[in-house]
Amino acid sequence: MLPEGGSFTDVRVLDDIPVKYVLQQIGDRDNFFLNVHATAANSDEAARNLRHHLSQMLGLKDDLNLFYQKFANEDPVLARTFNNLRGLRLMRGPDPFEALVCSMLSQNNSVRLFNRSARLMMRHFGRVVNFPDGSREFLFPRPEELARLNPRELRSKTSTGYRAKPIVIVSRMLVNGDLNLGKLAEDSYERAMEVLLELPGVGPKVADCFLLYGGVNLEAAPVDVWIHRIVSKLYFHGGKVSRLKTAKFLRERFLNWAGYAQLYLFDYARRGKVPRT
DNA sequence: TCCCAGGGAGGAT
DNA sequence: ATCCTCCATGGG
Repeated sequence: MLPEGGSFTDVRVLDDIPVKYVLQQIGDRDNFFLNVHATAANSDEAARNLRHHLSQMLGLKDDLNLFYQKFANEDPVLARTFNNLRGLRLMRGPDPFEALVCSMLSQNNSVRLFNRSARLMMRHFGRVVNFPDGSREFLFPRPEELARLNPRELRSKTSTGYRAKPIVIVSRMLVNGDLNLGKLAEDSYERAMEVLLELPGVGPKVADCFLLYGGVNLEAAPVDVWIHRIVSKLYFHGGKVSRLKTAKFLRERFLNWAGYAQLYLFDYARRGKVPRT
């Protein structure tokens, strides 16, 4: 579910074939389809790759009806958000490394600013790909491309502040083989957390963001100021609960749906209004 | 000028 | 365990 009239555009190399696409929702929430306009050299194979990629990224195989049924009675508080958000899916980041870097950029930062930093990273350090229609696009940098940077160069060119150094360090760990993001998907939530918390610039919130938006683990429930507020209010009568306890509460209560519960409660909190029942 | 933004690290209590 | 303060950067 995209915002009214909104669209999503991305450039990506899938199975060695560069693809540029625009994703657009036609119709309203209750009755819509997705229009995908793609540009690539090998269109047949690219279309196959893109279909698989989008299915994964948009969480098309998440069984939303199961989610709604399970908590309709089990958690009336959460269920109140269903009416307004029915159909909303958790959109995963398109790539694990990109998800990790963007999560690191997000700490104590605004969405607007860290998106800007990510774009600057692409412009300055990402590989360029050319398309049949003559257009040129920048990819998000790979670990190798950030690992060889002086952190101060990354900082000055992308406005990443004190987040630059940890990002370079983590990139180097990936290149050296001291860190393997793919392996984390096979670990339990707790084990993956242990590994991630060892990384510089990665705390509980950033780690949860990576696990969830990186498509690694749906048990992760990132607790920011908004989630902290709304969970304290709805489940603890406004009492004092730490962020760590809040995250643990969400995991234990919603299990493999904790990420989804977070998504729905986040929207509830930010819109600051009670959906009609 | 001050405060905040989808926090983390290091230290003191 | 919980509570401080500082950390770059840009927008309000």
